[in-house]
Amino acid sequence: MDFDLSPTSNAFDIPEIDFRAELNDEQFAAVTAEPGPLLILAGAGSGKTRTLTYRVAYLLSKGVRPGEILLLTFTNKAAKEMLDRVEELTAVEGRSFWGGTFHSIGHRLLRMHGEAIELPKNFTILDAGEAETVLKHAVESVDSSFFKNKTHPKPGPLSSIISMARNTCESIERTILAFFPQHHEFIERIEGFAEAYEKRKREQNVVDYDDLLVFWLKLLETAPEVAEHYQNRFRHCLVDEYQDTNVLQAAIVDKMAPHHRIMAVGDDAQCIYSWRGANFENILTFPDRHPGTEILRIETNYRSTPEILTMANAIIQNRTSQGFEKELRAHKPSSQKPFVVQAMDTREQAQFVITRIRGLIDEGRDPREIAVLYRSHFVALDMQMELSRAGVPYQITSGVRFFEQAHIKDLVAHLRLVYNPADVTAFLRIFLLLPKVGEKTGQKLYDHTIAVAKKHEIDFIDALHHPDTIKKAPAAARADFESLAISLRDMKQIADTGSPDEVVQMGIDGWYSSYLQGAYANYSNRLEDLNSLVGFAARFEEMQELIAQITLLNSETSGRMEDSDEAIRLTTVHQAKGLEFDIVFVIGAADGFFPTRRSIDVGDTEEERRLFYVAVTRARDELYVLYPKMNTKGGPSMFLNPSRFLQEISTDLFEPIRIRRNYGW
DNA sequence: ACGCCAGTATTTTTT
DNA sequence: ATACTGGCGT
Repeated sequence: MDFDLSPTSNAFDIPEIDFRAELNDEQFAAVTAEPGPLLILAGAGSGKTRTLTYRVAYLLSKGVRPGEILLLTFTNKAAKEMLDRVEELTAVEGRSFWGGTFHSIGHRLLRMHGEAIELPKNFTILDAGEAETVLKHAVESVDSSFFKNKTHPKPGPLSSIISMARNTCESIERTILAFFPQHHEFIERIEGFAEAYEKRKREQNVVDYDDLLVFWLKLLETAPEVAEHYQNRFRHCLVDEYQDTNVLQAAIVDKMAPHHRIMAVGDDAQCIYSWRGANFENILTFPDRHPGTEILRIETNYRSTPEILTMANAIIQNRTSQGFEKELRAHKPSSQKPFVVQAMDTREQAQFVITRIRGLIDEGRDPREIAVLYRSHFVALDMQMELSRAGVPYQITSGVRFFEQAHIKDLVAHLRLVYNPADVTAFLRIFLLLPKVGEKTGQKLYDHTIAVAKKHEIDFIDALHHPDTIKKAPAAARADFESLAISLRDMKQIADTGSPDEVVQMGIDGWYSSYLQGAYANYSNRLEDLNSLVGFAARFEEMQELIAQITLLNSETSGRMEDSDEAIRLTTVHQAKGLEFDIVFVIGAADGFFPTRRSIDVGDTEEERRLFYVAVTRARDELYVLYPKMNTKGGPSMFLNPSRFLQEISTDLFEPIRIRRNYGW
């Protein structure tokens, strides 16, 4: 036994748990395995989360303290779910653990130890869009006419290239040759852009998402005393969804746990994030990097009917690159086959879903247990329209997200500027709202303000409402400028003494609310959103923490829908990962939509296959896969074929349905 | 040179 | 629904 306890610790006080009785053999073996490198291959629906949660409980029961466990997940939702379930099981509060997404843990460490790599502690985080804007400016500073040429890559693609390079720990050159060969002629220039981009971020004291990981690794590599501290502290490291880690994340895990007490849980068949550098090679090579790895499989599926699993297995067995062999074994009794529904067009597809949903609800099904899944957001558009028209309540967890809405971001920009005056991006975001202030004028105003601050030796925020600054604003903007400057000053004053929610409230009550009123017809809705932000802010003691969480938690969905208990769910397959539903409709399963046109053109649909597999395995009892025969959107109508993933498998595995005009059964 | 407006295109997936 | 473009006005 290697659960050696430090002399001072004693077994953590948790409720008695009968691990043997509450877990099946496979799960039990994983939960109670000796510490050391552990690779748990957990198929869809096999109780992966359950296994991880019980593992944590098991470690606690062996005397490991919560603070000694590091729990890394891929999404915020997974992190929350995990910590909630641990708390439920052990009564140990979720926040006693270091648990969260890679990005949030990286953020936490950098906030604490950033100085070791010359990162000031009040840095702010850019979201993807802002990062792109900063990159765009950086590119223009190097080559002002680069984007004038239509054949040159735009900021979006440039950002993807740089991000991909960083997440795979590869050079720009190799990244472009491997993933973006169409841009090979720009290799040298893009290398220069990447450097300029890094420099600009430093100047503004901001970091992008990738930095949270890159700097984390850098911190471990360049600050041995910090690295050692955490290596000693986290005696157990658990990683969820390991197949979706990229090279950078795998390197971080390896560096955090040189003691090899890592439990990696995953399923190579469910790797669906390779566009972000995820590489399921990581999971395949885990045993090589961690000598003595014990590999355990959990393959009994408690979720789905045998018929659904047979179809899922068939889909994944057609993959070209074999990973770990796997075959899900059904636990449930036999039931009906999945349905494959051909609709004439997307409208008919939506009609079918609605009719069936009504039937299910009449049968007494819980609407929350019904989900409509799709490959891409825009596929859901018709569905949304038809649902609204039919009066079927739905909750959509994709599309415009709460923290991504313009007014939320505007207000957050206020906060960012108050706490980090070097954050030009935040400055521009707000000041471009003023009349007659565009990109150029905005930058000028910023520079003037800096000059005024220097000259009078005052703070940036105070320099904003200095007469010397105000008189530089365009005449049409002057009144607004002054009012905004005063708001920011008030916010800063509160910030010194008050709590984050008070600062947020001050921001809402200031210039911004008058702007909001003029700018948007649905002013009161937006104001409501902002007020709910005050409540959110009250949960934080540190403003830096609040701002960071808003940026990192951008998947939280709009607040208004939350109370609709009776709503069915609409989500992308990506967002449905880790979730399960009694009844699942997969819509838009036509070649060109799922798999996407893009993946077909590139000639690699394997990731799409895994995604399809994820979609199918979300269903417990009933599965409907639908596709429209005709595409009426975007240009001339075109005939569509069913998804190749359906065509490849035996027609015995599903029940084809042709829709009758009255939508009857 | 700069900002504004209106019309047009445009959507993978997430931290 | 939002982002971008091109042309117009200041």
